[in-house]
Amino acid sequence: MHQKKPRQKKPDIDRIFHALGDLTRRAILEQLGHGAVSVSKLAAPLDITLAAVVQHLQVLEESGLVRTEKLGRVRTCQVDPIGLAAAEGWIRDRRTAWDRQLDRLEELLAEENPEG
Amino acid sequence: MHQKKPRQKKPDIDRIFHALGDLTRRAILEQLGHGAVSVSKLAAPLDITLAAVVQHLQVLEESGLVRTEKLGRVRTCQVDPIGLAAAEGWIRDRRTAWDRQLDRLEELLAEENPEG
DNA sequence: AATATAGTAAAGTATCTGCTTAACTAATTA
DNA sequence: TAATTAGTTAAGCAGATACTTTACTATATT
Repeated sequence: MHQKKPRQKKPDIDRIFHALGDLTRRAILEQLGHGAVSVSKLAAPLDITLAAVVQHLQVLEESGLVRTEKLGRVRTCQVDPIGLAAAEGWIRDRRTAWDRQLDRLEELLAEENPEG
Repeated sequence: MHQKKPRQKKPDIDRIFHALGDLTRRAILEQLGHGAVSVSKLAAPLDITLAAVVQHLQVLEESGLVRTEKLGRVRTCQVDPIGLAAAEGWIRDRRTAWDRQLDRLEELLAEENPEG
């Protein structure tokens, strides 16, 4: 009774940020934002080989940022928002930590200097 | 009259995500979330050389994620939230693109299948 | 059946990255 | 002033990374 769902693939922050660290992979994610597409349509505007695109897709899929499915001979790719949400969450946590820090500083200043 | 402020360093998405792609650099950012610290305090828990930490800090500073200032012989480091906000924004854009896509899909399904 | 299309897999390679060591400068402290 | 502390810089290196080419499989089209 320690796990409600057999989570399909828990987002791995390390792999996610590593995947996001590459310009081409981010370009792929941007394209996928407009809708699910096949591997070769993904490759068309990218100025690298199909083989290279497939390698990037492997990284993206292993990180959980993208899900793909093969029907017949065409593999269709789409963004998995869970992964993106995880990355966004990590950053937001850092930002709120920074905000808390700022608040604390303001408190200290207010204590030291009670009336402007 | 085409620029209000001489922006000190416009956030560069490419450098930012590259910087975030490294585990050690993210650990540095997490530590900086608790407050501004010196280079050697930053290095203490990191199990790598001071020199290596300095190199990571260079990457973080060039990306705009961190700002540092040297007073006497000690350099103090702190998060620059602008950079983090830029990264968070990029991700949010991708997610909302995905959401729009999902909405469009729901509309299509609703049209094809008007009443359950 | 022959050809074209969509993708995969493996091997090789040039470049990038994260790290170390070592030698150095500048600011404290004893 | 001598020793310590905090950080910097450069050189070098092992392993990772983003590609390429080539050869291949499976599905679709003619």
